[in-house]
Amino acid sequence: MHTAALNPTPVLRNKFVPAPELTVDQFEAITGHTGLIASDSTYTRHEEIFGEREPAEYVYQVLSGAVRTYKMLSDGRRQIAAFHLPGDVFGLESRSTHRLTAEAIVDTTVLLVKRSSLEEAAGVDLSVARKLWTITSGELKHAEDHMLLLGQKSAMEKVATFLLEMDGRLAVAGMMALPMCRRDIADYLGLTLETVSRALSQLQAKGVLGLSGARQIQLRNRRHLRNINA
Amino acid sequence: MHTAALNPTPVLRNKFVPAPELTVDQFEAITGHTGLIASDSTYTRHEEIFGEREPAEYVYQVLSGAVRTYKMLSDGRRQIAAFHLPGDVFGLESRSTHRLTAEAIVDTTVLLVKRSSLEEAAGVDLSVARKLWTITSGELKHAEDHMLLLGQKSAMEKVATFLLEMDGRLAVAGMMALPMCRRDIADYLGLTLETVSRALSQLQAKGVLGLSGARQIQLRNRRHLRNINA
DNA sequence: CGTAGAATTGAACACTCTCAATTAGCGTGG
DNA sequence: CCACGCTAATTGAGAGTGTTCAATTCTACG
Repeated sequence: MHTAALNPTPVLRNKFVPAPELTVDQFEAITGHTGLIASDSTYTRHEEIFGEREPAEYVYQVLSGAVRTYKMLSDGRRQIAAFHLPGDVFGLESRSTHRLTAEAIVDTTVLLVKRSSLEEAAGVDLSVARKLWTITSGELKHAEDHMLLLGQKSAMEKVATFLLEMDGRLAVAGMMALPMCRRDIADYLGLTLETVSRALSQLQAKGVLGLSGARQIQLRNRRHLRNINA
Repeated sequence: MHTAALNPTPVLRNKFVPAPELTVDQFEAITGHTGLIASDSTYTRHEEIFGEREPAEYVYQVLSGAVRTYKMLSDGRRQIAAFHLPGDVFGLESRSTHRLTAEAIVDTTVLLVKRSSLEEAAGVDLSVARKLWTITSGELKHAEDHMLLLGQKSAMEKVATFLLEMDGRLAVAGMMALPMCRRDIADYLGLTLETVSRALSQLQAKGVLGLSGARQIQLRNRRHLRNINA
């Protein structure tokens, strides 16, 4: 659970910048108010940003790259709670410690703001307080949808839902470049990587999607994917 | 999706009041500030309190009884996100519509506060705004823990976790009276009711717990239950 | 090119589900 | 108060989805 998160390194090599552009609005989620002190930081592939139970000193926003947040059992089983793509805020806590571990999936740059300064701003500007609540509420909505997936959906339904989610979040010109490996997807969906792979192969065989390498996916029949979900 | 939630009926017959006392602190979660307009309402067993996608007019706090909040797929599969017991707040949304359906599990009385008046209070009193965020954040923490359970744990591990959770929330004198049936437990844990029943039987055979009827459970070996969870 | 990690594919197994029958519990009415 | 009837819960047997283990194949990158 040791981390370099609180000691940002000035490395800068983004080999993987797959995602759509950030809107001004999203940036303002954190920075738009009362000139908060924000700085950039870069993490290399697989580097830990913060660990579970660590004090929550900063709030983060992905600028480029991708981040996974997860919980782990003592024997190594891992549940990824969310993937955070450019524009997404993560690491926001109302209590003083992180409930999840966050790691860069690929080389990633983030914007970070001191939690204390955010709390301060929320004390002055009501819209900041409101924004913090709204962000947490959005995460809760995602978690609730994901519980439905984890508890009730079949393997194929899970994969279909995942594809549609990612399509909505990082499709550029009908193509998406997944930043995460099969094991990440599996740990997000509560499956094994073999099962994920089999589901994708089946969908490709049916012409529902096209694979250009394992990570480049083109959805050819979104309707079919939506129909899979009961 | 029709509901009587917004038209509180003055029925009053609590046949089932199993849970521990409320602390003043918990009540004040909603009522403690600036004399918010709060009223009571009663729901009978299995009555819907609000439905998914309905406008969120009220925020609720359980006074007695128990409530389940859930999402459903079109074919009837249901994922219960949480059980709400006396003292618990539910139905709090930062947006204007409910994301889940809420139903009384047994005859239940709730305290309800208009969302608009809460929003108003949050605009004046910063500690109210903070409290709203904290409540949502607490729900998020629960959801994250539950995703780990749903995605990674075995049937026996799920049941063990459930028993410890309920033990902590509604044990009185080492005994707990579950308000929910096996199917509710199953839909909460992402299992079938038969699997839940089998796990409980196994635990009883091992002397880990004692059943007095299906709903009255005494934990005899909490350590064993904790060890089940990797 | 050559290597190492990532992904695919196959076959056998296991855990949980499904279907079915039985038993227990509880409210209702005779 | 007991008998009845309905729902809930337990238990069993068999089937199926997803896992596990293992062997290739692919691909990204030095």
